[in-house]
Amino acid sequence: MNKYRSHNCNELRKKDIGKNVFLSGWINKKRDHGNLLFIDLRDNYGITQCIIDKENSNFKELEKTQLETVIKINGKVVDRTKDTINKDIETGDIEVVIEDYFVLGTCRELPMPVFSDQEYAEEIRLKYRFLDLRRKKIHENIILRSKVISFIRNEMSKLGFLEFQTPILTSSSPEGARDFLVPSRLNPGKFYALPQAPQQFKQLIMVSGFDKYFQIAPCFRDEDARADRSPGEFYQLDLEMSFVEQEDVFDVVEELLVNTFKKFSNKKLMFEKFPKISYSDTLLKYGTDKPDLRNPLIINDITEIFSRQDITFEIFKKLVKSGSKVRCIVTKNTKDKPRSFFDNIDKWAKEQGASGLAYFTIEGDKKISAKGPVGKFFSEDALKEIMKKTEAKVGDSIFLACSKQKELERITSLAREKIANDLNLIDENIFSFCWVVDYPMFERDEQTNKIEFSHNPFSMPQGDINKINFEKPLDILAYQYDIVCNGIELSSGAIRNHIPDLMYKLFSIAGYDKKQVDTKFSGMINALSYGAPPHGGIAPGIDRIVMLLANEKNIREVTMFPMNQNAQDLMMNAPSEINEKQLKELSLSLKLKK
RNA sequence: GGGGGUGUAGCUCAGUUGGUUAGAGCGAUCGCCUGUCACGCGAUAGGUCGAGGGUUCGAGUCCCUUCACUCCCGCCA
Repeated sequence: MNKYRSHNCNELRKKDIGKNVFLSGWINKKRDHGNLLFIDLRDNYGITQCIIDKENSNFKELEKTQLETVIKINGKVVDRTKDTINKDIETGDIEVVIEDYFVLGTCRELPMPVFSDQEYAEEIRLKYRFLDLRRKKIHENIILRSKVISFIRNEMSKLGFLEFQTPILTSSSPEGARDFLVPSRLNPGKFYALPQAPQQFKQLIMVSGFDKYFQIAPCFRDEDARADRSPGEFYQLDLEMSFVEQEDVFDVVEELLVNTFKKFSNKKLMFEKFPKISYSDTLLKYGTDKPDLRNPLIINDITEIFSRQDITFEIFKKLVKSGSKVRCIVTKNTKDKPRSFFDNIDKWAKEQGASGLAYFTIEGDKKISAKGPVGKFFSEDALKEIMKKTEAKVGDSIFLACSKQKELERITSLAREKIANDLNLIDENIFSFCWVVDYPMFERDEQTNKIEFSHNPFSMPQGDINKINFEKPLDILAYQYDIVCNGIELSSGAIRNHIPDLMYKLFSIAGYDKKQVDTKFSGMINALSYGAPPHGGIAPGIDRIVMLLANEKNIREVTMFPMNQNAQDLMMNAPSEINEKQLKELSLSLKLKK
């Protein structure tokens, strides 16, 4: 029999009344009535109320024991009278009368309370993460994470995927994010890099003939943090399949995500077959490549209408002539909204660095007119054309922004979110997945004016590879895709380019000659020339999936031991200085910036 | 690298127009209390108001600098 407990703290029920038991756990809470003391004993599984009175010789000592001390108690399970039953805990029908107790782990005065629903500064939570993790909500988040990962592993196995580990010490890749580097002792002056993703390895696994691979893979990127982005490391469900087209990857991922989200959340799925939106469409209709489809508002481009003579909105017309565009958002049946509703949005837009959002409301039975500060600039015919183009009706309002395309996308995307929130149009009880597809292979860097890969240089260009027009590289689309859920980018993937000649050609467009490709991607390009199967895959972010399922806005709420924004682990004191001997072994010397 | 927010007791926070000895709840310590489940009641201790400088007769409060945390932009194939 176990030395510490006969039952856990969520096990005892009415049927156990009369049993002598022993329990171990943390003192979650004490309620001291002077001659009668209640102790809520907590472990991973739950809480059991234990009770002792002054007749017991242990009473005085136990009364003084600190919260969060780990104790073992011996006692008898007894019934509770009807009026003292606690429905909030699963063991609430019974309690344990303490006969004897032992301290297993003492506890100093706590730097932060464990039993409390209050929010605390993250600094203290991260420093005492082991205390923070005892707290109910985050404890449950971490358990959820574990269960989600187990479930995914199981599903992937059922789908015929094999799990493989890939190296953590690998080589630095020239593309992509900043690498974490590890100096090599045996190869002075040379460095390993931690993998930003097992991208090349998983392709090599396909070339090696394993057909379907997955891994819950740690990924390391030395980039700045965000609320939904841990500094340093995160996990992806990395997967890759041979002899597949885009649709085959979609089928697997849709089945997996639908099953996972149905199992771990009560929220509804807006689509079980995820809609596909092209990259160019999503930028136009939603202003972003991660659209939140719960939001019904859609952006329309009405630039052309501004060339009409009967629109006298000269500021916009002038901007349009110099290359700006006009886009608008229609809000349904907002004619009775107070002036302040519109002005607040305009004011908000100015705070976001835009020149503001013009607006008007469409009115009239027979004669259509526009009410609002800029309404007078639009003739009836012009309004009718706008209504036709945007499907706006009488009683709807239209918010207009005018600017150069990139800035316009930014502000309309933000405005779409802001207006939807103000009008309460977003259903928080829905998960809305979609695919963003047809990414361009290349894009032009605005600063350098150079042609660059827009996403992954290993992606396969679309269409008949013998008919690709390399003269117009910006028109080449790739079999490159993202999954977005509720406006959060969950993953991106691609059908890979497994044809070496085509790869050299594409790299040459981005300014890499054959020799450079051979050096920088030697493993890959070499492997592809020895019989590579067509293959493709994707890598959904585990942390973000759990974040959505746990209904958290911050990735640290689903990460057991996260670093802070400055990429420091306040509990372990990482990163830390190393001593001279270590530096010497690695042939390193420090040259710190002042 | 840039912009916003926050920083007052161990924790969560209040602190008015610059004005006496900086407060509350939780926690800690001590005392009272035998049916609570956020138990209740009373008392005590606990403060470099993030740090430095300035304005002022007087600064938690105003100004400047700086640090920490956080959110965002850049960055993240």
